[in-house]
Amino acid sequence: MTETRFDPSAADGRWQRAWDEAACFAADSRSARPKSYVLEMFPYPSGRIHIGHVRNYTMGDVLARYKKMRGFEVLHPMGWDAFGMPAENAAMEKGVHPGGWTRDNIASMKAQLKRLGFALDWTREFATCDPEYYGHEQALFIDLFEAGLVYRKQAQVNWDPVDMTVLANEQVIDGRGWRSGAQVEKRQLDQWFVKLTDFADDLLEGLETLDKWPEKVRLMQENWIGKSQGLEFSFTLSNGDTLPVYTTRPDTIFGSTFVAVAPDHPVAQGVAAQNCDAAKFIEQCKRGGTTAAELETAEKLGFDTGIGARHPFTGEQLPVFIANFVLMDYGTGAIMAVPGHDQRDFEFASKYGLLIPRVVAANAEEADKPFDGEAEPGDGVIVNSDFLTGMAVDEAKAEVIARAEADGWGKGTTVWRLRDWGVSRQRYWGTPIPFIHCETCGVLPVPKDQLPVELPEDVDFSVPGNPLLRHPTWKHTNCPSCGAEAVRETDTLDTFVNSSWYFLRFASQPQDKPFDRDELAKWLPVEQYIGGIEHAILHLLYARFWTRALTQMGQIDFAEPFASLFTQGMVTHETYSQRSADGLQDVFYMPDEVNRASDGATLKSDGSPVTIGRVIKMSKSKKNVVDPDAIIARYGADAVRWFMLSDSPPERDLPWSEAGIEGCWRFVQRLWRLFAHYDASAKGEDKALARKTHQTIAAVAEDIEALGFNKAVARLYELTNAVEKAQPSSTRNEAVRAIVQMVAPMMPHLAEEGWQQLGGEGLLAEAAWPEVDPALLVDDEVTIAVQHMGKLRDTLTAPKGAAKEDLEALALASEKVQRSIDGADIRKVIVVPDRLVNIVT
RNA sequence: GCGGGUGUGGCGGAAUGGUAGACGCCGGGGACUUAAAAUCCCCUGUCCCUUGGACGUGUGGGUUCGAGUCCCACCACCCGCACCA
Repeated sequence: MTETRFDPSAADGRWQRAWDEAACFAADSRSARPKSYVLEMFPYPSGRIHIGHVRNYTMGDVLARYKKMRGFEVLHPMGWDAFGMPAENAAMEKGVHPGGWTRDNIASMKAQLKRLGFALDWTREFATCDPEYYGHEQALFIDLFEAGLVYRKQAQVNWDPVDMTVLANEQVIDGRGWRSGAQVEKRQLDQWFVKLTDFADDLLEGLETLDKWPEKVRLMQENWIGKSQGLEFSFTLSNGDTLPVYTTRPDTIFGSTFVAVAPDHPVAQGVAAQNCDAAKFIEQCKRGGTTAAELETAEKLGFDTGIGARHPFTGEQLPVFIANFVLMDYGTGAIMAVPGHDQRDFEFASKYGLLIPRVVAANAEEADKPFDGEAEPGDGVIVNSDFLTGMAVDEAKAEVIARAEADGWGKGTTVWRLRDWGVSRQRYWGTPIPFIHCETCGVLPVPKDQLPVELPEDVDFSVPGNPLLRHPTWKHTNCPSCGAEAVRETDTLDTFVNSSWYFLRFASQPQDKPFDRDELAKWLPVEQYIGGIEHAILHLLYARFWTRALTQMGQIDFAEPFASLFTQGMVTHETYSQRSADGLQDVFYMPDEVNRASDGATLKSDGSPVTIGRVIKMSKSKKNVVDPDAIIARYGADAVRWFMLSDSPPERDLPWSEAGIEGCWRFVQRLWRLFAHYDASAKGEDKALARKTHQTIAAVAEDIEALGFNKAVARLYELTNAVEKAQPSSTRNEAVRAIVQMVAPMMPHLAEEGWQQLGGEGLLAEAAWPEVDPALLVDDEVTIAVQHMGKLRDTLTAPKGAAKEDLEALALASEKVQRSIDGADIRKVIVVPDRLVNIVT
């Protein structure tokens, strides 16, 4: 017979059409089957998918297809996080409309995703820029407003002068806009805020229930919420003012030797107004670096204001400093400094020659032990502290708070790092905030029957700033209350609002409301959510908030949207560069501009040697990117999918390599030949292969459910190797059928071809996972390791479940073991049934 | 600086306290071929002269009959960060 090859360029499209025609992946809310909601973070339609998307969606797809094979009704939707700045940037740069640009991008990315054969329910597809979607979002925003969870305030905001927009605190990185990189300015503007802090405790406590989230992500959220408990009290200053401070260590109050305020604290500003040295010092503080690492290594600096602060217990006058290490926006912007038990205070006191008394010690005997060059922030017993002496730290904290409250000069306080979520954006391409400003009636929500408030199509991007503000007619309307002329809100919502509830709309999309409560109850929570670690805090926290808010308003019945979260690693690639002619910089080359051999690389154009750099995240600037389309065109969807699953554990980075994808391609063809040579008439049994097959089925299922795709892949290689070595038999045929079924979630096109070849009925996409025979999961013979003093000396074969005495006798009979023992006295023999025998002499 | 993570062949990585290196890639040898591609077979941690043995999971200790795995101390790299009082 002529040797044929699997031709993905023909097969991929054929099966994709077959799945479409059979509507295999449309989720049915009325199905009686158990449900499974598998979701990958929806993409921003930048125009091209990148290899990271391919990895993300392949993982979700394997899970979705597998769950379907296991009898679940699977919801696996896809849509587009379609609002945001790149569309406006494109509008400005290329003179295209953001909407048109976005729609074009969606069309091309959708085609790319289709070519990968993902089992997606495209009937539920939507883009967040669809007026239908953002209209419902406007209704929800109004609901939140009416529930008291949305408010306006004059606030100092981070103004990005390049993007002409306001940024959330979380979106300012090192004083620069997280997207534009421009130096952020401070401005006062009327802003819309969502009361994230109302749910601070709830969001924190909820983390404990998320036992299927990565520990790392829970910790990041916990730190972000930043709950701390302590004492807030006021010092009476020598100039007659009072200075509120916050401390988490009221137990160390007797160890406080100075007070420090932030450079932008009113007290500091007051001093600076009269003292130009103080003003200069404050200016100097502002020039310092702002990153954590810079601040950590920066020298602690202070300015003595000459003001005294009266210690609430001792009555002593403590000097008040302006200090560069105190932050205005945390607590009260002022601290009682305890140099003995806080490292920053210690460094500061050491520099300025202030006293460093000990008030906490390991035990009472060490009450006057000198410090060893650093503060001791730890636990212990209170010393040198009047009525607190002898108490444990926690006891002393409670005692000081109790006394402060009884005497009325302070109170126990919980301080949160978490702030409310500023959602206003002075930008066109977003959800219009559905409010109307009336001179007499104030700020009113747009009546719901007038939603959606749609974006105007005719907008001008030739100048920066918000086109909605400049539009000649759009903002002019009438007050819904008094009917007088009024103006629309021209701010739009942060795109994180769009992604805070899209997973609900996927599950239920009635026309007249955002979602149907009963239908949501069927699908939610998302059983498996998969995405990048970069969304560990913001998106996931906002989405958690949003579902809680909806629960509080009685619209849904669950608090946590994502039962299980998985954060996948990045796809990386080595870099190729040459030194530029002037020797000053590196010139990078794309992987397809380079010939990569095992011992080096050369440039295709002129054969000159190329430096192979480290394996790092794919980025345009380093040109170490591969184009999914080119790879799919060359190797087909299945080889690419297989590569995405092979070798590297999914939570780790995956190094892309040409050799690796070649290996996947060879395996695709190996399987194809296995299927092509299938002989249905083969007879006979092969007990060992039957065991191997059933053990593999059980193990692969376990691996997929734990998202251990690399291990599932390895097991499938093993079984394939065993099958290829086996003689024809009905057992072998059973193994081949099992392979077809097992690779179906991973390489669905090839698997369909194989299924057809083997005479399977209907589409494999609709078929079941192979059954496991539990009797075949255990071997009847086992290999026993024989050790002498813990070192392997021999192995022997014994029946499964053999008696300890028999194993011991067998082990001692081994010539190799006897040689090793060499006549020494046997003190002990350890026998682990079915595993090993260890002889101790 | 703090928090988290990771260290296993040339590379990606497997190993409920029980035969370290499964599986894949790279590499070497061979078969087939006029030749190549494709495919198939064998070898492939290091060292020693072999049968065979010694060493070997970042480093140093410890627990154990037995440690990649558990404990203590350290080192390196990666990621995150907010000097959080």
